[in-house]
Amino acid sequence: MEQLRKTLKVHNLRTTTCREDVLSTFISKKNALSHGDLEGALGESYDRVTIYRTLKTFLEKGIIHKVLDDEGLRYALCSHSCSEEKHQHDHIHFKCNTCGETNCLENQHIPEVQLPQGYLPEHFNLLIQGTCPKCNN
Amino acid sequence: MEQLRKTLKVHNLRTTTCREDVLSTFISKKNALSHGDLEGALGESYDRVTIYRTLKTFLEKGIIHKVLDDEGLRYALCSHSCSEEKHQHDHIHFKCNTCGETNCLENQHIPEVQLPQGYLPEHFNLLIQGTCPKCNN
DNA sequence: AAAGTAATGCAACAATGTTTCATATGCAAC
DNA sequence: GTTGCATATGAAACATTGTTGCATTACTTT
Repeated sequence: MEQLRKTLKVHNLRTTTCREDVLSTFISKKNALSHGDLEGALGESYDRVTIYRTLKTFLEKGIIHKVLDDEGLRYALCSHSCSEEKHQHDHIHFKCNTCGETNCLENQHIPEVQLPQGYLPEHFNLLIQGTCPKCNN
Repeated sequence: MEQLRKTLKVHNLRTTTCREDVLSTFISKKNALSHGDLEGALGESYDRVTIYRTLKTFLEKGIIHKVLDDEGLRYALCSHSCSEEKHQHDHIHFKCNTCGETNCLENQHIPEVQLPQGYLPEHFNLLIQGTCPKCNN
């Protein structure tokens, strides 16, 4: 609760119930969420547009990052505090084709890649699809 | 020309002008294309729905594969003939933030990744964003 | 408490993707 | 070549997703 407000304040964002709710949804759900997921989780509490804008703001401020998915965009919390200036995301995303959840594997880093001459890499996004431990019984 | 028909026939698809045009657009453009890109390239020749269905069919038959992108889905030709049964895509996709093009780096393979216990990886999709040789002058 | 700034809700719109069904087309068999 | 069948297409309608402008509301600073 108090932690949420602190996170918002650190990123120079006003405390509003929508932002608190969106942020706490990310924290409690743990996995990557699409705009639709949030709309479902928050019910009729907020206008669709407000949720879109909240996501956009959080993205810009470095509170969440994009997670590429084969059926649309999702978002997940940044763990190591990212800032407006620099984002650091070199971890792997895993999508389970059984339960459909996509999660950040914070401790699994994307390995070094050798690119041909002339390519200047800046951001990396690795999605691995398969079966997660929960569904792999 | 004849090659297009052969490709379609190999995958048990009827030869239609739409399929020929979509396929030849992929071949000539070389980079990954979104549905909108194709709609733009093909003009008013075909109904939007038909292009959607063509993409879906090509995906299922293993003629093209999905390319994850931070602003939506794109598609690119499968180089090593994939089939309906098995797809093999372990190459890297590179998106240039200057010209906006996304390309398959067919020769750059995604390195081995060590996943925690219980994860069963099946498909890999690595998108690297940055500057491509053409824009990096 | 007042003023200024930022966030929200609403409406309208734009873009993207899907479904149904009648029609047209490709293809194989004759 | 013609016929018949299976499949692909176009059109309309709809569903979903994302964006923009503007008036109202709510936070913040003084």
